[in-house]
Amino acid sequence: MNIGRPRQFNADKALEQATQQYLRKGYTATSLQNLLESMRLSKSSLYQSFGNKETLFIRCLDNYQITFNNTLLASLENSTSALTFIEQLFESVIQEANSNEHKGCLLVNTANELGNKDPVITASIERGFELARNTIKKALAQAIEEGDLSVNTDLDDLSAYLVVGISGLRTMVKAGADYEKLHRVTAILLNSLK
Amino acid sequence: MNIGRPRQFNADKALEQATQQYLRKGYTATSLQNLLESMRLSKSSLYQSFGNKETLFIRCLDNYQITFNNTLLASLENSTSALTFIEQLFESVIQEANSNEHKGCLLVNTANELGNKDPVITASIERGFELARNTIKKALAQAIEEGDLSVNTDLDDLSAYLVVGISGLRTMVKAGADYEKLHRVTAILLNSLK
DNA sequence: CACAATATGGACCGATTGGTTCACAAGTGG
DNA sequence: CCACTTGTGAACCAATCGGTCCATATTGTG
Repeated sequence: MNIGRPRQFNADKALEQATQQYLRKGYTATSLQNLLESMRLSKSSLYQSFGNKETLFIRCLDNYQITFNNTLLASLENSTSALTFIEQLFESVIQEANSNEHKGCLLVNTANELGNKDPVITASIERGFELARNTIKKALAQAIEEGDLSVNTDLDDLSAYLVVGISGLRTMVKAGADYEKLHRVTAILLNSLK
Repeated sequence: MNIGRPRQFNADKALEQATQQYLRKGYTATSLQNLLESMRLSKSSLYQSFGNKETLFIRCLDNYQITFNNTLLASLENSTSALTFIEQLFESVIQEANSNEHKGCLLVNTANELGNKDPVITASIERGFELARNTIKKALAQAIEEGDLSVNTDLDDLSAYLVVGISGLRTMVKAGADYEKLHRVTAILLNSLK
């Protein structure tokens, strides 16, 4: 039984490049041409390995959620405290208002572009937000344990509240709001954590 | 001096239809064909009256902001109190989680789709958010006058905070979040108003 | 009625869209 | 070295994209 010619490109790297492209331009505005250039693939390789534009996007989306959440978890682990993790999370979001090339979040972008249109994608987004929210919830519980936080609000709701806050901030970054303003808003948002 | 043949269609109605279309599918995903069908115009009429797809969109966007803000102002005027106006505003946003065909907000949608790409559009979005924020700020000031609210937070920041909250909620509606959950988040959000 | 100004529909444009197919290159196992 | 499997690039496809143009209708004014 022969195995055949092995793949010449790194599928993970290619997927990562595609994700960056979708992140920059969104799903619809990203053309196959854009993808081929950023992934450095031929059209037939892309279709053979990833199906088509839509299935490739779904793979990117699923992959992004896991990677993103792992980053969050690692960041939580490395933080001096769970509360500072949350503060830094918000800070990193609004810092993009200073950068001229902000990356944004594929989850938030996709929710706004394709949410409640395709059921498969909507379900995937829902899972992604749940994943992130759970990590934030974990951080909240940890912050309580660490004595930095004492709330009488349900942590499911409070974590959902923080996710809403982050999403809203991301929208305002794209709307051109400046850092200072968003910083003050963040202060109000995090004021509920006590 | 002759006047010539008068316009056969209602430009305002056509603009409204175009806005609805852009609202449904976003700027990029909306094709000229989509616009012609919803506006019930011929291609030449559209180009003669509205320039092209982009200038038409900008007119829709500008028009939307004003109309939207006027609706807010009227709603504030008709409310029993400024605080209930704010509560009802949030309620109307998350109610869209129940409707299977939610309209969404062209401002939020456009910020997420085109924000920080085209400077003209970004500037327009920024103005639109400022317009809405100012109305909310006005409501906050009125609520204080009415004795329903006593905050030591700057009203510029507090109104911006509410705009962030609404934007975040809109994203979560599109992400498939259910009404009950968003309702509890809204409670936390509005908890800062006291 | 004639003229001027505008509205309108359809033909037409090149470019690009996502997608398929195929011949050939290239690597692997026997 | 051969056969088999797979990767790859180019050619090709119909459909659609946004956009232009023009001949023809249609209207108001003098």
